[in-house]
Amino acid sequence: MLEAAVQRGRQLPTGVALMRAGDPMAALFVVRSGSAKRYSVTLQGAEQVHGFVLPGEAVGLEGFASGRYTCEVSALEPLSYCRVPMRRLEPLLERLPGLRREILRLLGQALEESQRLRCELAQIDARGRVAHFLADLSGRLARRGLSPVEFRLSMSRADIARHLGLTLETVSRALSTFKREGWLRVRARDISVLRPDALTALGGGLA
Amino acid sequence: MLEAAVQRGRQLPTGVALMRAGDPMAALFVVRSGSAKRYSVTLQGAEQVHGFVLPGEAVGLEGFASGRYTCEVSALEPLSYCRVPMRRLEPLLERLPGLRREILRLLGQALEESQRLRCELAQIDARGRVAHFLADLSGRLARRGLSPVEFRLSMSRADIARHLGLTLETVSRALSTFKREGWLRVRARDISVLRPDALTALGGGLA
DNA sequence: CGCGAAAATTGATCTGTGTCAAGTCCTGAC
DNA sequence: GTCAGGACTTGACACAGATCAATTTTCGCG
Repeated sequence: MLEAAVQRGRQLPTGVALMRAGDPMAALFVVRSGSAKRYSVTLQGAEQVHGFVLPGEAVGLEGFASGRYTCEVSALEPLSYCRVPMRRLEPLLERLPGLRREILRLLGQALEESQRLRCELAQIDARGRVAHFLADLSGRLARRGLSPVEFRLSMSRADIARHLGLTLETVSRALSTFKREGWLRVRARDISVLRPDALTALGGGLA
Repeated sequence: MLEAAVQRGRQLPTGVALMRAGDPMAALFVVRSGSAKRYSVTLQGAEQVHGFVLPGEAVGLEGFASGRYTCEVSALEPLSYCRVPMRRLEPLLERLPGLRREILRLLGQALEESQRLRCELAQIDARGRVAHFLADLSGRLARRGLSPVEFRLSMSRADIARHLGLTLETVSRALSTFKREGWLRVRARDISVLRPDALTALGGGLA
């Protein structure tokens, strides 16, 4: 029954927006493959990167606040995704207690995640933040059965920097340091983690 | 019918915990008067302050993620609050679409808020963060009909610092600067905002 | 394959904030 | 009222990271 509410197999080319800030929240999305950037643009035109969406992750939950999306989400590489229209979802929430619990769980998780991230990033230095970012990415990839030690960054250094509250130079320097320390291999956007323990140690005790 | 599910008129003295990290999520809470600090303690024993709870605000929503609370909440001053046991709330979610939407809205709002805060804090300097903090507090007090220009901080400088990712010295210096600039009066924990426009300007375009 | 533009690296310098260290001001208890 | 201990302020200094600038690398495209 939930199946019937899901529109599968949608595609989006690189750079195109999945949603725009201010749009009415017509649907929830789940990314199936590819990745996306969640961001918003300040009045002064600066881009604030909220985070990145990986396969298996949901997008659009903040829309529950006001019925409108509050940030832009655009594809960093060709994206395939599912779409769950709110019109179909809402009636199901009445009949399926399990689905209700699942949606609440997703929201709670996103909330907890966001708060944890904020506190962690606020307390650690630049190298720690970059390590934390890599550790987080690695863990999320692993959850989807992808390699946690060999992966390709779909986002630019500038995106990473804006996400972590650093400059792109500092991100670059952190990566170079890790490389020099011998536990990370970096070639452009290809990353190899040679010693995962070093990553988690620096990342500030990420699970 | 929702009324019957709410336990009203509960009290808590200063310093006592409303919930502990790891406790099963037995209830949601809504603060009626007083204020509280939301925080967690790292493995190294450092305290990370997630935020502060003011009258009219809900606590415990992150519990939806796993069925357990994920942070400590303790009273900064004598607290009165309502308690909504999950046992009573869950059956109501089935029958009351309005309540369902309200809970989703609350969660969405908390999520959006948390993400916005993280991005804003990551990009601005120490004085901006302190101004932002005051502007946020001021706005939330105003929403409850309290004065947005004259209020008393219930939290210490150290709490504010840990919340903003600064040191207490830097918070203190920022407040002193504002005082010297003539648009804020600070006497210990009593705050008077003489020029609210200066606050919002520095705070980074807070609504 | 090679060109050009964008992305990333690396270096030099400067500034904001953390750190350490006195000191002063509150506040609550007696 | 006064005393003690914690909270807060202020100052001096060091250093991480921002900024500015110059290359180098990567990658899409003809």
